[in-house]
Amino acid sequence: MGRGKIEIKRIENATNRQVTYSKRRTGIMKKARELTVLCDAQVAIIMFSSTGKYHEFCSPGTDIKTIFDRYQQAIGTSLWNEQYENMQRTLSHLKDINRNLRTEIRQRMGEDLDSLEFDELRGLEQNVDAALKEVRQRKYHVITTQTETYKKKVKHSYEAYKNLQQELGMREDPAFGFVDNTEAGGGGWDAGGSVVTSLGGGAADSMFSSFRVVPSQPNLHGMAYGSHELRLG
Amino acid sequence: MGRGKIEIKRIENATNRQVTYSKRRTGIMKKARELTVLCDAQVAIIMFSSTGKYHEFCSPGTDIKTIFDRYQQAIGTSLWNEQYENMQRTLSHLKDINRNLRTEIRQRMGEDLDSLEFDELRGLEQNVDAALKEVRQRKYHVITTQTETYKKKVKHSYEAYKNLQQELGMREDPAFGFVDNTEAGGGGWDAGGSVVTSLGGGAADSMFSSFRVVPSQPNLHGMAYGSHELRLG
DNA sequence: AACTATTAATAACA
DNA sequence: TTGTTATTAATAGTT
Repeated sequence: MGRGKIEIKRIENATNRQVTYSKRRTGIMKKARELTVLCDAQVAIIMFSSTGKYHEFCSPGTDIKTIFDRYQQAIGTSLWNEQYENMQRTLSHLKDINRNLRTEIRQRMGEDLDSLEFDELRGLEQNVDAALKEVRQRKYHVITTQTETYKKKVKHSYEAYKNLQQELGMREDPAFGFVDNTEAGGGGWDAGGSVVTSLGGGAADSMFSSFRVVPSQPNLHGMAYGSHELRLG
Repeated sequence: MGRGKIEIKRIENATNRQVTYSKRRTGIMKKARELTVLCDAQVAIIMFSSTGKYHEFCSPGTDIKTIFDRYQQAIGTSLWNEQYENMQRTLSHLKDINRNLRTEIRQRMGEDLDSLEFDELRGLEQNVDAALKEVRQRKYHVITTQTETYKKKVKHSYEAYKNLQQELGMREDPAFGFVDNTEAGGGGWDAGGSVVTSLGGGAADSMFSSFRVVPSQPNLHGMAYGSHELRLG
């Protein structure tokens, strides 16, 4: 349908090929549009030229995704099944792992022990026992560190106070109107220091008694020590 | 291009519409094939007639999925983004949960405690302490139960032995050639029973000393008590 | 991009 | 359905 019949084979001249692509593409799009209207059909076309440019056609009133979903339904299998199923597998694998992790946690909390064999139970006991020692050690370490910090603060405060007092005494300037309420060498500050120091020893358990006391019920999810969000969506 | 010009609008006669659909569809497919060959292009077409029948065309040397993947890449966004991203979200959510569960387990094992506040640490200690008590209690319960079972077995065995012995004595049949190696009323069996009984008391810890001893290193993943597969795929 | 001689597609009909 | 054909539509080569 032109000035001469042509053989249907690749057009070697690149320019010619490009022109023909453009013209025939327009023709196909028009045909597709006509088919859509005349026959009440749904058509989706995707085209890539040899230069990589893409063009699409889609019947009005729908979209590529809809047509392809329908297509996949028609042929009875998702084209992206493989990827999709891979994800599904990964997902259920993760869920399995999560379930196992939760089981381990529950067993570490002393729940659901019925399913454990005796040697497993024994291993768990040893492990929890060791963990408890670690936690206690860490707790005492934190207490010690905090105590040291407080002691230093107290010491610095006291020295600052002493320096000020001394400076005041050296100036001997009554214009300051300073009321001397120190009884004996800054004893008040010292007393504060000694309180903290005493706590560094064995009374650590009650040091933070004003903190919220965590009930030792074995459900850790959402308990005070753990800030993790453990809910499954 | 027929016996008369037609207006491009829906063909009301269903038969006519079906015929036209069939003919024009063939035409488009042919055009698409020609475009593919002439211009070295890639074309994918999906069509649904008004009666629901589907037809497709795809350039040889490729397939619908490939063309659509390329198309999605070209427009820069996945058409199935919503589903895909939903799964991605679920996936990363699960991974988050997983990470948190692992963190909790590690902390319950006495690891990674640096990030815990003091009150969290205190809660953890209480919790692990309570768990340890639960585990110990369960362990002793298992030991007791097993001991009871053994005792019963021993008792039954002994009674069976006694019955056999008695039966043998009553028959007074030397044809059996039975060698009497019982010193005093089945004392051997009784001794065995008393050993087990003694273990029911306080020596429980050493009862299973021949079992594999689980090293109390704090990495539970793959340790003896837990048979969970915790690796992440 | 237009033009147009020619081929190709197809609407109506059989 | 499928085939035929008069007619319109598409387009190859040219300007």
